[in-house]
Amino acid sequence: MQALDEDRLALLFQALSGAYGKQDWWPGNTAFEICIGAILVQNTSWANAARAIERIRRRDLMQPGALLDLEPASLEDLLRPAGCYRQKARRVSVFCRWWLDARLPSQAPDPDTGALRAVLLSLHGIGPETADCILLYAFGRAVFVVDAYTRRLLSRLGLAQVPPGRRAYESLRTHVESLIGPQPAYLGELHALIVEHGKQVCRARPLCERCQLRTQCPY
DNA sequence: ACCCAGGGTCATA
DNA sequence: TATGACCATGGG
Repeated sequence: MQALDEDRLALLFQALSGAYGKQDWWPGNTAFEICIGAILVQNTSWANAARAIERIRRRDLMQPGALLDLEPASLEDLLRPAGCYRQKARRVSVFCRWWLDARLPSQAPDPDTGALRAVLLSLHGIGPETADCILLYAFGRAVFVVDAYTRRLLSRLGLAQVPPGRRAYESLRTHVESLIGPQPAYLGELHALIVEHGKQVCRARPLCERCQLRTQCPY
C-alpha cells in the first residue's frame, strides 16, 4: 500500500480530468435543490433521483415550505421514482424543517464547517456522505466526499483502504483535505471525476478482485 | 431472475 | 465496533 500523498493525488486528478473533462458538479440550480438531490440519490442511481427532482420542479415545489405543506402521502408519491420513497420523504421533511428553522433570514455569520457538519449529521437521514455532499456542493465548503466509488478506486489503486465505519471515513476525508487545502472547486471536481470514472466500464486487465466476483462490473 | 445504484438507520452480538 | 436486514425504484 503506497502512501496517498500530494503527488499521487495530483496525478490521479490529472488522469481523470484528462479522461473525462470538466464535470462542473453538482447538477442543480439552487443550494436547496442540491441538498434535496443529495438525499434522493442515497443508494440510488442519479437517473432515478433526477426523475423525482423533475417531478418536484414541474410542480413548482422545490422550496422547503412548499414541500412541508404537502401531505406525507403526497410527498411520498412525488418521490416514488427515487426508490426508498417513504424513508426519503421523511428525510426530506426533516431537512426542510431544519432549513426553515435554522437557516432563515437573520442568522449569525456562517458557522465554521465543523459545526455545520455536526448539525447536518444530527438530522435524521443525513449521514457522513450526504452531509459532505451538501457542505461541498451546496455550501461551498472545502470538504472531500468519500463515497463508494472513492473507496473502490483508491482501494483498487492501492492508495488507501477504507474499511466500513466512521473512523476510517473521517481519517481519509481529513487526510485528503489536508493534502488539497481550502479549494472547494478542486474538491468538487475531484469527487465528480471519481464518480464519473466509477460509472465507466472496467477495462482493466487482469480484472480487479471485485470485477471477478461480480456479473456487473462496478467500474 | 438476479444484480446494482453517488446511504442511512436500526436491531443484534 | 461491526455486521446484517431493511428500504424500493428503474436499468442492465
